[in-house]
Amino acid sequence: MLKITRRVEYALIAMRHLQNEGEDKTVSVKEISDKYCIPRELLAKILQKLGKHNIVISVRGSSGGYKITKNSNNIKMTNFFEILEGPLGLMDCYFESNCEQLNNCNIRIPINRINDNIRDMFNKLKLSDITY
Amino acid sequence: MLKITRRVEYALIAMRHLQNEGEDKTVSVKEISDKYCIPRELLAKILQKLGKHNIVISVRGSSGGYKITKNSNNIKMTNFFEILEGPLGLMDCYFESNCEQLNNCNIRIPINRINDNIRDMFNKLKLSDITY
DNA sequence: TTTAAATACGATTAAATTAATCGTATTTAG
DNA sequence: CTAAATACGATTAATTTAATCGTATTTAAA
Repeated sequence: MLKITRRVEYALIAMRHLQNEGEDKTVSVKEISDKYCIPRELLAKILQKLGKHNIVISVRGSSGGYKITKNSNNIKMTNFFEILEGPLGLMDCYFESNCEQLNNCNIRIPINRINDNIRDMFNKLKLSDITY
Repeated sequence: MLKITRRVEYALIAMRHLQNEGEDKTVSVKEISDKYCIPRELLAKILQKLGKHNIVISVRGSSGGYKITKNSNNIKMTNFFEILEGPLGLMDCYFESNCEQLNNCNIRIPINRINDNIRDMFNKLKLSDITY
């Protein structure tokens, strides 16, 4: 329960690797996926998504790859998670309210409170707390 | 991401209901499952498990059901979650270490730190924070 | 200018997890 | 007795997550 997904796990591994390699080094997906035994295509997709959100810079063509951006380490973990997985919360009913039971659900408010706690916690955490 | 399961959701709904009914009132699974549109058999299983851990008292036979125990509200949310879902953590590798990649996993330590944060948070939360 | 090695990305398939149901036994108040 | 509960293992269904495939595009370098 409360597990992070492989997507997030792979993303964090890759980010830490890129971080270690430094801002200027371009690293290919192959290199990372080989080193950590991560399925190549999956990791590729993840980095593509991170690229779209400027967490990472993509370099196309031969000898291309990815490198970390200057301030990517400053991103809040909440944002990082949500880029990859969508809204972060214990239950879905806060985002899409097509739940039929909403009216007689008796735990909505307290769960919401816990939710806020979790978000607060991840708002305080930066990507650098994991990549350094 | 970081969603609670239906099992936990149903359990919380039931616990809150039992709480509202008071210590002495025996409530049947049927009553709860009807009221909140929860699959009966599923809820039954959940309450059975909670019963085994003395979070709830089961009364068998006709006019049987469940009632809440005196100190069940004092239970830590960590324990409550773990009764229903097993170890609470962002990754499995802290519980069963048959992960082949353990050696070259570069995020184990930082993830572990976050994990501790989450556990701390849920250790501070009591069941009563949800059922009242 | 051709080739090889990358990224880009939609579509599909596979695997794993979670949710729900079924069947049968047991208990107990009335 | 009987009806209405819980107990619980086994199975099936549904959903979610993970992985793969195919094809297009980009670009450095031979």
